Amino acid sequence: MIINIYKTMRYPAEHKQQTRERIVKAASRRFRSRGTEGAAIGDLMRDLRLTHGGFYRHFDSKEALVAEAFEQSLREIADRILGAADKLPANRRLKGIIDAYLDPKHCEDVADGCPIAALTAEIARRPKADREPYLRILRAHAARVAAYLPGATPEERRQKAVALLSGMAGTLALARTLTSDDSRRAVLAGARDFYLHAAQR
Amino acid sequence: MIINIYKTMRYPAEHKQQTRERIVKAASRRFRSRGTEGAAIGDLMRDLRLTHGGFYRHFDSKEALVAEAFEQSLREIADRILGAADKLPANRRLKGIIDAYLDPKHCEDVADGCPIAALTAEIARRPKADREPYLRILRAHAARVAAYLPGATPEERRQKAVALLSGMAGTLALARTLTSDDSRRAVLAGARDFYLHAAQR
DNA sequence: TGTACATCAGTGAACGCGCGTTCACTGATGTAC
DNA sequence: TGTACATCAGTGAACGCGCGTTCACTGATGTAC
Repeated sequence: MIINIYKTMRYPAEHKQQTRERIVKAASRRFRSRGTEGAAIGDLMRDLRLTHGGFYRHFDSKEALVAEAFEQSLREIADRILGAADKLPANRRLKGIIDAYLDPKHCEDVADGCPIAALTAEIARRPKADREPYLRILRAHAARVAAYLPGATPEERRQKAVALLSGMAGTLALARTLTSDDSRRAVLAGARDFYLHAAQR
Repeated sequence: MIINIYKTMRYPAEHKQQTRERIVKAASRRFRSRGTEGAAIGDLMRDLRLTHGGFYRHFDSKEALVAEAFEQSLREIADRILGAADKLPANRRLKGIIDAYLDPKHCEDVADGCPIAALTAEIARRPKADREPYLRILRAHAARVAAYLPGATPEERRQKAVALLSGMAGTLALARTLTSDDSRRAVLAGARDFYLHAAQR
């Protein structure tokens, strides 16, 4: 259906914007599951029934796409997890966030999971200037998470949020190296307990 | 000096073993600082004043080298940090480990730092069979760290060790994305406090 | 209203480059005789 | 003791492949006249 539209009518209004969004969405999944180096522009575009050349009508470079995909996927998972927490009574929200993040489902769904767990080490290797966009995104995310944490000062809550979210991301990444479901579940369960007590203090 | 020896005498006793060790050592540094995909065999061998073809006299594949380099670098940093902790009074050892791991120096020295922080996400993307060697290494490492942690049962200590080491690795990786020394220091300081209280419980 | 034209999303060949791995070869070695 | 030879660490060209990016081109569109 969609393909037919593209074949018969070349650019309906908003067509370009839609293509761009399709690229970002598909890219954010590929980057998380294969790493940014392991995900090729050509493969990505082919999945969308497009050719690689057209990519550069939408983005200046692959790196620009990586940054945008990172931002979108982090916002998406934060919306999902914090949104669900917001529906809980206030005193259960923090536990809800930690349990959802360290859930075996999240561990399994790399492509739809947290981009921090999947991509932080790669991003750290980029030149300083290229890292700036990610810092802005991470700062905003940390501020968002900080609102759910106890602490005497905003700065204390923010520091705790950074430790919590980066720590859980590290544990999730390690759990993903494990080959048996049992050991994954055990590691995730132990970590849920660990982080809940650490964050509540 | 060393180069002259190689030019005039082709294979003194133990020569091959020495070359192999030089490859592993140089590779473990390159993999940690550039990622395993970003570190090429050719560049690695050139740094050692060798040519790329000779590599396959020592290793079956690049992947075999990655596993060995990972193991060696993890053992090395554990020796360093746990070894220093062993010289402290028993009640200060855990703090010593956490402070050393989350030290700004460790954050800066990626090439000589913890391979978990640098390579976990990449390893998680490998096929299951290829991940087995890493699991053995990680299990041994977790058991080693567990000895420094409080906990009612060995299993509880082991789970806490996994949460602690994977969590600190995640925080270290995230700190490495930061571009200002001040924010790195602040994040690391906050995390030292966070993990010390979490681990001591 | 009808026609010429500029626009631009998308195409696909091509460029330049780098990578892991293979392989025929080199030449100093230790060993068999 | 001296000589022929198998060994094998290391060499460097070559193979096959994949990648990010560029660019001349296509063809439906909306617009200027």
